[in-house]
Order: sequence, then structure tokens, then C-alpha cells
Amino acid sequence: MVSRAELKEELIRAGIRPSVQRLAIFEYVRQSCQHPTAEVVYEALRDELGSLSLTTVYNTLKLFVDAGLIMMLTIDDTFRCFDGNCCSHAHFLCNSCGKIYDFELKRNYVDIVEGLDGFEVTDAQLYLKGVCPKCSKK
Amino acid sequence: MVSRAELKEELIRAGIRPSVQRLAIFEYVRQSCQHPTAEVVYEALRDELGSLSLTTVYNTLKLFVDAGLIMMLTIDDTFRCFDGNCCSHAHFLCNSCGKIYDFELKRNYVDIVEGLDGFEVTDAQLYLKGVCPKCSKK
DNA sequence: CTTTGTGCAAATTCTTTGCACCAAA
DNA sequence: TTTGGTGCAAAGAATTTGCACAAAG
Repeated sequence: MVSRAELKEELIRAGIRPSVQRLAIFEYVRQSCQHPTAEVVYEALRDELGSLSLTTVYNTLKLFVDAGLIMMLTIDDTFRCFDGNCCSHAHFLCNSCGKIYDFELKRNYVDIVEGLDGFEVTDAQLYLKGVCPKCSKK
Repeated sequence: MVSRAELKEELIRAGIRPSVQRLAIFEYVRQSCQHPTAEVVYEALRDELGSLSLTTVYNTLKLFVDAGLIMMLTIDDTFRCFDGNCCSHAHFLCNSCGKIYDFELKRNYVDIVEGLDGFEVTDAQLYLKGVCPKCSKK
């Protein structure tokens, strides 16, 4: 659990002014163990903040993604969601319950790819889909 | 290069009636070394077929994806595209020219993921982004 | 003839944009 | 007092749906 003050510092270091809305959104995405969509962030914070618009959520999430503070996931083509953990890791989407799980990697993605010489890789995502243990028990 | 007759057979084996439109769309996606969007497929085939609607392209591509004949890629969140090659391989999107490259894998995706026990993986995608050799020379 | 496919137009959904107002440095 | 942020309403883009007609078995 990171403090609000630390998150605020992180925004400032990234050149982003820490408005109330931005800090709340940043905190929410960072602390969330789920992978919220813009809509979910909006619903979760609108009461807490009193005033919040979906536009601001979209603007802010885009700002954070561009600054490299969070990641956008497109593991499912029907929705975009966000991950506050930028450390390299894989994602698993359960086709049954819809939950997205995080997994650590034993080695770098590019190690398993043949013939990448000359290609400069700046970003990588490994998306897995299937059925999670909870759902396969049922 | 696979013949039309073979592609037709493949559709029938998958339980899909090989209408003129479906066969043309299947052939196009299979033979294409690009990774066309629905729009691109539509533009490419509308003249050849005389009559074709974007709706049919969407319907048909969805039909093929559900049947496991082709794959949908969401490597870029701004467009969906399709890959006729269902053999496991990685994709690289050049952020400069927009081209998507295919890469073979040295080993299976799941080999590099930690703690997948109990998870049944039915589908996997490795998406890489960066700059391709052609663009980095410029 | 009976089922299935096609394609138009309209609806839907998600996201972005324009713009006026507000807040902070 | 100037720059930047927020949020409403409207626009935009991609995809899906409803339905009538066409085609194939």
C-alpha cells in the first residue's frame, strides 16, 4: 500500500499536476487488484469526489498511459481496461467469470521470439485466455 | 498458396456453407500477408464480388473467428484486425509505419509464465510494439 | 418450400472533441 | 492574470441488430 503523498510525488515527477481528480484516479488504478475500465473508475469515484465526469476519467487515464504510469489492456476486444502495475507481467482472462489475473514471468518475452534482430521492442503484452481454477471446479 | 477448392473444403469441414462471399473473404484473409481490418477486406473485395456489404464482412469474420479458422488481433486498441494464420506466433506492431509483423516462437508462451497450475489456457497472444528495422534506419 | 445468407438502414456503444467555466500557480 | 483542468453536451467512429429480400438445398 502506497501513501497518497507518494503517489502525488510520482505524478509531479512525471510532470503531471496532481489535481484532486487525478490523484484519486491514480490511487484507484494503482491500488486496485482488479483491472478497472474507465466506467468502473468513474462509478467508484464519483461519490467520493462529489464531482467527476467520465470525460475527465478518460482524459486522465490517457494522460497516465502516455506518461507510462499505467498500462492499457486490450486482452478482450469488447472493453479496454487499465493496470496500475507497470512491471512486466502476463495477463490471463477467464472466459467463464471474466476475471483478469496477473502472472509473473520466468524470463523476458523476447527470449522466446525468433528473429527479432533489428526490431526495437518498447512494449510487450502476453495475453492468455481460458478457464481459471475457480471456474473449472464448478 | 492454397487453392480455392481446398479453402472451400476447409469451410465445409468447419460446418460453414461456402457462399461466394464467405469463400472470397476466407481466401483474402488466409492469403493476405498483411493483417486486414474488416474495412480493408470490404474495400478489397467489393469490386471483385460486385455486391458485398460491410455487415456481411463483419458477420463472416465473426463466424470464422468463432469457428477457429482465423484469429482476431487487438494489438492496437484503435482497430481490430484479422490473421488467417492460426499457428501460434507473436505479433509486432511498428509504432512508426503501423505494419504488423509475424514472428515464430522458440518455445511455448506458457513456459515463461510463473504459477499457471490449475489454469486451463485455450488461447494466447504475444503482442510486441516498437520500431521496425525499416523505420529505425530513417 | 424451407432454411440460411445477404445487405440496407438504424441503433448502440465507447470514446473523443469543442467549448465555457473554474481553479490553481 | 494566465495557464491549465474539469465537465457538459455533441460529435465521431466502429460494430451490431432488425428486418426484408434473395439464394441455395
